[in-house]
Amino acid sequence: MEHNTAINAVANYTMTKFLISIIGPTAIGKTSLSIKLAQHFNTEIISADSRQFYKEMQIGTAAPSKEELAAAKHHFIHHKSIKDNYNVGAFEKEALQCLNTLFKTKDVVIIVGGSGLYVDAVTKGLDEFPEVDKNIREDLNKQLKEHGISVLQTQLKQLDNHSFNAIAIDNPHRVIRALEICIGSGKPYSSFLNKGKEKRNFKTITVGLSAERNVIYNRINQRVNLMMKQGLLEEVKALVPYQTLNALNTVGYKELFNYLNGEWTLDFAVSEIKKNTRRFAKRQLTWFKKNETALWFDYTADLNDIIKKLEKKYLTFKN
RNA sequence: GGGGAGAUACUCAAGCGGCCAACGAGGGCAGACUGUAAAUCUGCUGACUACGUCUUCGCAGGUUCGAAUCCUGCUCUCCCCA
Repeated sequence: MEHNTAINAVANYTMTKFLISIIGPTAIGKTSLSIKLAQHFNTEIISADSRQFYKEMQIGTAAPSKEELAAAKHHFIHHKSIKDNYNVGAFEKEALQCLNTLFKTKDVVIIVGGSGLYVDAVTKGLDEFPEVDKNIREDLNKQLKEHGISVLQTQLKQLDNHSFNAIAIDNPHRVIRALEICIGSGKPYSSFLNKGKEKRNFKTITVGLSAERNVIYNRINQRVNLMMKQGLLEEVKALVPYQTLNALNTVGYKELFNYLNGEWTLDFAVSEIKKNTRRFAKRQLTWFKKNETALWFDYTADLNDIIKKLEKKYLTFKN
């Protein structure tokens, strides 16, 4: 309710507002660029990183340092606990509210994030789905564990044949999500799709940062080594009691839990972190590559060059 | 010096006369993804002028209509006895 009033307020603005979205694979330098741009445009940063939300996860998520946080105002960094129930839908609403507030005094705001879905949620919007009882998912997970995915597929075929044909039917998360909506709402999951997303009252300019694959991978390997030096193991140790929480099903954490549980050696766990981070970066690239309007830059690109191109794009939008 | 075991694609590892370009796993690559998203899932992985062709299973010969699979020699690795 409160966010509706905020949205209405912003709808009255006459000046076009711009959201600069910075995307790219992990460890490429998004945080650093976002801060420089925030300083240049005298504005603030919205983080769209699905793991930097959590205050208990600092080293392993490569969240901005105290110095970086002081260099530019950040939102959605460490604002939640791993014990909270948080998801893209909630993030979309909060981020939109935050943007509306910021746009009252700023013409430009920056969003930076490695989580493609979360970025898209803010820039493009998601359809509205009803909240459903958590127990439904728990029950579906139990069924999956006990009987396999086929029973879930059968249910989905009955409750929502359209989704049964449309979604990745081998993917348990997808099937369970569709099912929980069907069961929880009494209506097919597909009936909530494409109902007309909430219109954005700002334009998005996307800046992509990338590099050759081996450069990205080297940076990842170095970053993991650095995290270990910074005390990632201690951070993870403190989280052992919470290791089953979803937020901790995260690269850098799950591997060290395996070490701490005595299943892996430390060396192996660290090399698995590197491997899984590389794979994560590849998935990010696959997602971000679909963005056809992004302005792509090499990670070594000159800041002034980036700003120049941004402003050029900005002008084409304005006119 | 004598005896035994083994050499298979990037790695590990099946296959032991045709159904083998060769099971499986790892790794790699590519992709999907509207509330678990750093999650989850899928495909490809000898070469190519690709629903076909060509070259592969240590090397060189041989047997056979047909060999990664059988025989001979060679090279290398490992184990045991001297």
